[in-house]
Amino acid sequence: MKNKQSYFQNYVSVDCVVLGYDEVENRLQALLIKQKNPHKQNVDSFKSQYALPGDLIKEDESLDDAAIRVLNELTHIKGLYLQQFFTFGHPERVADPKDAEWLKGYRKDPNARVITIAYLALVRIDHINPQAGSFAENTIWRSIKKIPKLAFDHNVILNKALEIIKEHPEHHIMGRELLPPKFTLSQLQNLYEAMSNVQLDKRNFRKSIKTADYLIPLDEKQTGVLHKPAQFFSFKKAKK
Amino acid sequence: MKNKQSYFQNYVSVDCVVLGYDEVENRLQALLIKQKNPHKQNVDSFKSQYALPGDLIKEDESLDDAAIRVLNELTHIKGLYLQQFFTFGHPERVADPKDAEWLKGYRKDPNARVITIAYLALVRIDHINPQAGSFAENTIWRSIKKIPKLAFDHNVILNKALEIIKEHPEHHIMGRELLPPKFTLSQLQNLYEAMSNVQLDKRNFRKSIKTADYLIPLDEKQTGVLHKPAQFFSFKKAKK
DNA sequence: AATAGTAATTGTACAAATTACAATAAGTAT
DNA sequence: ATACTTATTGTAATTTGTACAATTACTATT
Repeated sequence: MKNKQSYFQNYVSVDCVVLGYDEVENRLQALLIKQKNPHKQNVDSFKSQYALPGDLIKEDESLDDAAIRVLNELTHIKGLYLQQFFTFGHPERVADPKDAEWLKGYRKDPNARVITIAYLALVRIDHINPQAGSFAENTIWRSIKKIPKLAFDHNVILNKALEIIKEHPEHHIMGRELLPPKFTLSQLQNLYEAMSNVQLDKRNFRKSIKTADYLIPLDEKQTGVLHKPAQFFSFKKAKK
Repeated sequence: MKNKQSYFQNYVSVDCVVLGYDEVENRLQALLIKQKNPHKQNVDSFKSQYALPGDLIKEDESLDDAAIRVLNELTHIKGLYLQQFFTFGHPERVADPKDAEWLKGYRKDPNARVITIAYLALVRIDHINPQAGSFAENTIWRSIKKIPKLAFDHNVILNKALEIIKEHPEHHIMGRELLPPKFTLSQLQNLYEAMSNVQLDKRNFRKSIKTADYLIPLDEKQTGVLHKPAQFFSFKKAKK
């Protein structure tokens, strides 16, 4: 076996950035899990951290399938459109002392490097109902403007995801069901603003999205509102 | 170790899409390696294939460092700006029978799944001088319009890279030294056209790149050409 | 019935960018 | 002086982007 390479093997994980759009508050929230204490008795030294839902992949599943499975195991969420956006593989990315105890509790090789493929999903926050599972003690939504210190390099991962949607909100809106099937132009504008973190002029926003051509105006109005009722619109179906 | 996960480990590689801009022919070429026969005696059954330069990563190097090292080992190229663009991890991506023999020759676990992080670099083709090394029998440049059948899923990887530069040629031109330090506007236009595969109008191209603001006009002209000599330009240094 | 409150809807003037299109200029070679 | 080659430049029409405020349609209150 002289000419055969004896490179080592790696732990590979997926991490999911799930961003929930909260229409009422007009903000994006990130779905986080709280790490479960791995010790049977309470061990005071264990400090639970918040983290992105993520775990090691299995042998016979694709990366996309792994992301779906892992998210489901930790949060019982199903049916999201998860899209790979970057891979993080720094040798020290899980070597911070703050993460050592959790790793000791849950991993055979707590000191091993882990390479992670990060996934992104966007969803209406009232459309899913996360329920903690596996090593998630519980799940929480946190506004993207108030993200706490997370386990591992998960703050870096989350920030990269936020940069990506900020650059091209329109790519991440179409076909993602971030709004009800029938929505007003103000709802759509609010969504754009939450994703890009930029305020837009009403008139100019309406002009521009009407020249782009994804909307179908409906013969329906709001009812029971304390002001002029807005017209409803829906998205055209993507072609493909 | 009851509550500890016993997930398997993975082979992880990097693959490099190196695109060389050939100014004379005005085309992009991809750098490929020809796989070396792993057998000491010639074995007729071994069919060498072309492949992207790529190999397994090592334990203590970052993914970016691995890409640099692997490219160097296989082609002796140094100093390229390699950028991660996608990770390919389908369980069957190295399971095609056409690849079995090479894997048997070079890998301890020829049947093992390999997850690969793909990198992209753009370079002037006359700026580097690839020299085969390691398991590369030799290296060749092939026009991106005439790519042969490659090993593994490397055609898919290469196509994904081409899509990416096509979408935003301008992102991949600045600071990449794809032109000589002093170049004419026709040279720059040719480069854009080769990257986007679209023909542009001279007057409009010049107008648009002058409103964008990366060029410094120089007090220098071509000499010895059979026509009106063109003015030279250079790129402004990126800020950062 | 009149009024107040609220958010929806719409237009215009200006600037900037995009598109389509062809004549002239500055070299070299004969 | 002429022919050849590529570089360079302008203009009109159109589209897109930007800044800015009055009117409309509904509900609730008086």
